Amino acid sequence: MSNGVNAKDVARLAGVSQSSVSRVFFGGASVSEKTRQKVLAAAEELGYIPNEFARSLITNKSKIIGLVMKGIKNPFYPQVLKEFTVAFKKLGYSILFVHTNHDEIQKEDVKMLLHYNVAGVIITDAALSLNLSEDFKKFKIPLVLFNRKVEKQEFFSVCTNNLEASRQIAEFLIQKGCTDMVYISGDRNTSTSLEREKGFFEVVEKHQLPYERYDSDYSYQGGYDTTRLILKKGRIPSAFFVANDIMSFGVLDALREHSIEVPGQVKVVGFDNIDMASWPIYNLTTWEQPISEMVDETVEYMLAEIEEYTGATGNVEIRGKLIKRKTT
Amino acid sequence: MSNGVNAKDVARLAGVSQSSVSRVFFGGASVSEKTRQKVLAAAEELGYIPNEFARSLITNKSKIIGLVMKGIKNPFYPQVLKEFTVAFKKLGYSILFVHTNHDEIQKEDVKMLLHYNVAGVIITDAALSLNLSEDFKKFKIPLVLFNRKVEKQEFFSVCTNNLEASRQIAEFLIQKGCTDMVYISGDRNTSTSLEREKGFFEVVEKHQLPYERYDSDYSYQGGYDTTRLILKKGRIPSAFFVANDIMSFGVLDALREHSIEVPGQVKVVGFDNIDMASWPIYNLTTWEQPISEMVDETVEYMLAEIEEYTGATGNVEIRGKLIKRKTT
DNA sequence: CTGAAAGCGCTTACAG
DNA sequence: CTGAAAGCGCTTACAG
Repeated sequence: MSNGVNAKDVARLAGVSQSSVSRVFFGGASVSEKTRQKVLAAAEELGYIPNEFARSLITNKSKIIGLVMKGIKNPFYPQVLKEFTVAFKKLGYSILFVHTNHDEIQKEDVKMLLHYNVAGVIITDAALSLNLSEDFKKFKIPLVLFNRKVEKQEFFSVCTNNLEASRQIAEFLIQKGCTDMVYISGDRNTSTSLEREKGFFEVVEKHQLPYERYDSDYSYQGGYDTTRLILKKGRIPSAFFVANDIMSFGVLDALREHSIEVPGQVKVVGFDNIDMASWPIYNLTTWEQPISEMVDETVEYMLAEIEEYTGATGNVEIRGKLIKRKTT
Repeated sequence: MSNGVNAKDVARLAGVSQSSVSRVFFGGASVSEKTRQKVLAAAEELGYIPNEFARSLITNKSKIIGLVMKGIKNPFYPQVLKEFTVAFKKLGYSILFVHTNHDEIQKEDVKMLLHYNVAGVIITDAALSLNLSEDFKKFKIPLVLFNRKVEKQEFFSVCTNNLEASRQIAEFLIQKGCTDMVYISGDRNTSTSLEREKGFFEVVEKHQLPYERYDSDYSYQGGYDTTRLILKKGRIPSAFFVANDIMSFGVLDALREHSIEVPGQVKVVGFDNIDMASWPIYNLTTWEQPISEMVDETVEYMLAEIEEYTGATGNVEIRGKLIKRKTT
């Protein structure tokens, strides 16, 4: 008896058929104004709420979007979660949240999503195997990689223009007089870190300047430890380009501990422009990822694919911009 | 046709009835080992996935927990979200994530949850009206307020021992020689902020020491602005007790900007013990909220109520502990 | 242990 | 525009 009252009850009270009740609530069907009023009044009186399960069962479409997320500790992602939730809610969709510990999501991570016959799936901060993606293709479930992409364009992905961004960051630092630069990478099996590295070094090489790469992991601790390691060697580069903001904070804190002046002795540029980047203590120069636009683009694709599945792939890039603050 | 293959297909291939297929997958029923094997083999071959909607429709129970969250910008909450997701997943439950902008959640926030006939609802960082809670009661949906409670115990709530915590914090600061203290509150319509205030001042008063309260909003900016305001008055208290960590960082940054030494001139104590509290730049003394235990307690209640609804109310408090770091 | 059948609450051709 | 009926994919008494 679901939550007590069903369409039949409403129909009885309104003196119409169950079909009419359904037509009023499902929309798109023709109902006389008189019937509509009777039904709505009866529904109001009884506190009728259509059962979404029954609806999904018969339409074979759910109004649930699966959102798979790994890096919840990076404030960038909660923000993304929030924006997706708000955007989809307006469209009548709910978010089924899945947390994964895996860089490449596993069958077990998405099993539930298939059980619920989700309308679409968004994966952030993680990749997935072609193998697993077959399941989605088979069931015609649209899929978007958010802030990740895959070499061969087997998926639809939405990112910021990482390559161009890191090129601009390099140009900017060089113009500021930096000659000796370090890139601190995120997880090197993520497309975002690799692209940022590529664009950055491309320009640095073009200018025939020395550079070095240190591998880290997108975490505060990673940025902090890596910087201490570098300083231990007695080496102070003229600039750090760091693969995300949260690592940059670790870098800045390590520099502060060694009383190295920023931006006097070293300049630091991050990536993401999370809220904390504007905190006075950090005041970090960084690349703004336009989350809202990236979300909008994702939602638009999703909706189109839900409407009519094509399985279209491709990498969409949304232009971000350099936010200049006090670390450069 | 859901995701292509249903129980009937499996039954046909396995040479058994659909009922048997159901018995194998739903569990709790007696099936011969031979039948089970035949069914599992057929299911494997066809890639059968039971349709959760049909299941929920007939059992009138969903395996979905609604999680309503407001303060996603405070890193405490993403952590809570993650732990709930992991804990419930182990039990076969999925998380339907709802974001609200309201201090007191609204009908529209939870409408979807009723549509999906959720097995239970957890509300974090927000309150709800008695009015709205009637809906949950009516549908016998168990409800937990997480990290919030309501005066008259109309709900089941899980918190840390805020009152005792803030008393201990006061004792600790007094013992450290602080004589003139300030409490920076969070939103004053939240039980957590009020309890922390109450316990703290209770002890301070007992010692007949002067104190002052400044109202803020649980945000970094709030802590920062409030502290600047206080300093502008030319006043430097001997300690700040701040209603949460993220505000404490604002406090510390404002103090740093004014070159006020911590803990030399002023001591600062936060609340939550989020990851950032241990960052070397902050190294904040704070009260650890035992998230995992709070989550476990919530899950346990939920499960019991799902099993057999009683609508039991009450406030459960989980002991946290003082984490002493460099700001005291 | 197993199968045939009813039924969960809906949507949607089909007639009228 | 409207109603009667079929059916979505399951679970679960009911018989055997």
